[in-house]
Amino acid sequence: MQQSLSPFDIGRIRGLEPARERAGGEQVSPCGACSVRHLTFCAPLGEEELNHVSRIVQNIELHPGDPLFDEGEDATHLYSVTAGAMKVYKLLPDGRRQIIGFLFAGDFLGLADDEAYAYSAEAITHSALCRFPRRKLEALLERYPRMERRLLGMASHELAAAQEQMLLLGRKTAKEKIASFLLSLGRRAEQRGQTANPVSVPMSRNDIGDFLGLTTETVSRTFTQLRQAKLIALMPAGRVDLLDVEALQDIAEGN
Amino acid sequence: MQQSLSPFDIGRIRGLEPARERAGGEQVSPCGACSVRHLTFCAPLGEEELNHVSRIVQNIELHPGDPLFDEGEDATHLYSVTAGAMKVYKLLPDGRRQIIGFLFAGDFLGLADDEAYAYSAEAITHSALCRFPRRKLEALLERYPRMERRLLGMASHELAAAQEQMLLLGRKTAKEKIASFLLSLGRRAEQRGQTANPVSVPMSRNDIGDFLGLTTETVSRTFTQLRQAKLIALMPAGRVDLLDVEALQDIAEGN
DNA sequence: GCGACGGATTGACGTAGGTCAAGGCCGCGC
DNA sequence: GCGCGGCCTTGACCTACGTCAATCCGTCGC
Repeated sequence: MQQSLSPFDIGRIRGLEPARERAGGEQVSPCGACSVRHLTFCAPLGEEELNHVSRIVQNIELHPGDPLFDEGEDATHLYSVTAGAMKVYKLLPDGRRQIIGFLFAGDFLGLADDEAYAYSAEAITHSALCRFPRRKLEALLERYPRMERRLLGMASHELAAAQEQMLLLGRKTAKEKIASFLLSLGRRAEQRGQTANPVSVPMSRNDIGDFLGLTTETVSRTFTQLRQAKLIALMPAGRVDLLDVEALQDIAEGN
Repeated sequence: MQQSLSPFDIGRIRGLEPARERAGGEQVSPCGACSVRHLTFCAPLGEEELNHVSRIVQNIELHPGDPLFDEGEDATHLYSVTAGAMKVYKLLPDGRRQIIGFLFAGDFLGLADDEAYAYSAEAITHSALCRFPRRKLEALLERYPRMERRLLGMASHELAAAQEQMLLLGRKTAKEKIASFLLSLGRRAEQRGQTANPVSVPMSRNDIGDFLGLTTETVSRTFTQLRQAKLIALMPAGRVDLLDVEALQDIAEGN
């Protein structure tokens, strides 16, 4: 029951106040508001580490369309998403946009190899995040190698996903891209303990296009193609029913 | 003068023998054969760490076309390139190929978030590598957090590069892709202390195409376009003279 | 120096997906 | 419950890039 507050409740109560301001001796959720502990980089930590982490974490709440930070800004914080959906993207000067990834509860963002963020981040739905001052977190990493190990694992994971996405962007057809995308959304929902089959697709067609290297129109046309082939069904509230997962997998792999 | 042997000399002498087998009390290059210490993940290490590293490293030499490992293989080793050029790629079942990256001296490969390699690796030119048994390296990481920190930094760097490549693959035109590619090769050559302007392009047109999401023919046509526009000149031995770097940068950014 | 072979170039043509434009649908505010 | 605005869908058309097919050229073996 220490988890009985949703990330939004916590965000609402505390706003941007540091977690430690929430005094009172009661069992504080160890990683600040990270109710999805098992998914964040706090997962493998002991109580001592978690207590330190909870002292530097802040809670943030964002509404659809709210920006979190922009490409090129000083990378002062790392974030971990605890609820909702975010998008991170890069822009070309003329406005062309590539969405680098969609983030859900348990994903983190803000790793920068430089001092500046390499991409912009913005909320798609009502979202909650944990925010870690970079400097303070680095001090903790220094002290708790296990956290660094965990962070390395998460970066490797991100890297593998990015490489898979390069294969998609460079070599797959529109139909293959959409099939891969839907399956991947499903897989990730499953990992978060949500339902994988009527998969929730909270982002716009335009966002999907900018993620897959397509236009809104092509995304839309491809959805109707798949619908007409009875491979998917479009349901209310941005849900998509994957009617024939096997066939979608074949398409996604180019068979 | 402890660096007087080139990576190839060392590879030739030792083949795949573990570095420690090269006995004799003389000053052994600390990171095994990593003559490019400042570029590899050994860079920030002290003598003690380097001695440990040198005890687990092996040296490998590859010839053009030699495979290093294949996607899906058990990820038993990490590698660091000390000379030459490698390519890493992913394949679709029908043979379509996406080259994930080209690697030169100082780059590393083999990070896998899973137990299996997520891509295949193959030599483009005559190349030399350091090879680290994954298990043993992990033990070292445990012991020397600085190495882990360094590895995290390198993974972050790779991640940023991958994200930049997604922007390229998803949103740039053929001309923009080629201009970006040439400039990026130049930048990296510079970082290795090589000449950035007549830039060395050791890979085939086909490889370039599979890296940029284009065909051989489009790569070739785009090169001649840029040549005819006097922005580049094609020189013997796969060198490309960047005649107007500013103009190329404008093209690369989509202006 | 000569011939052969593999990569590079060029041309002619085809097409997947982009562009432009017109509705349609749905949720929200008043 | 009516109108408005944003997204989605669909259609007609276009173009950047792919495909297929000749050469071309540089390198290497002899």
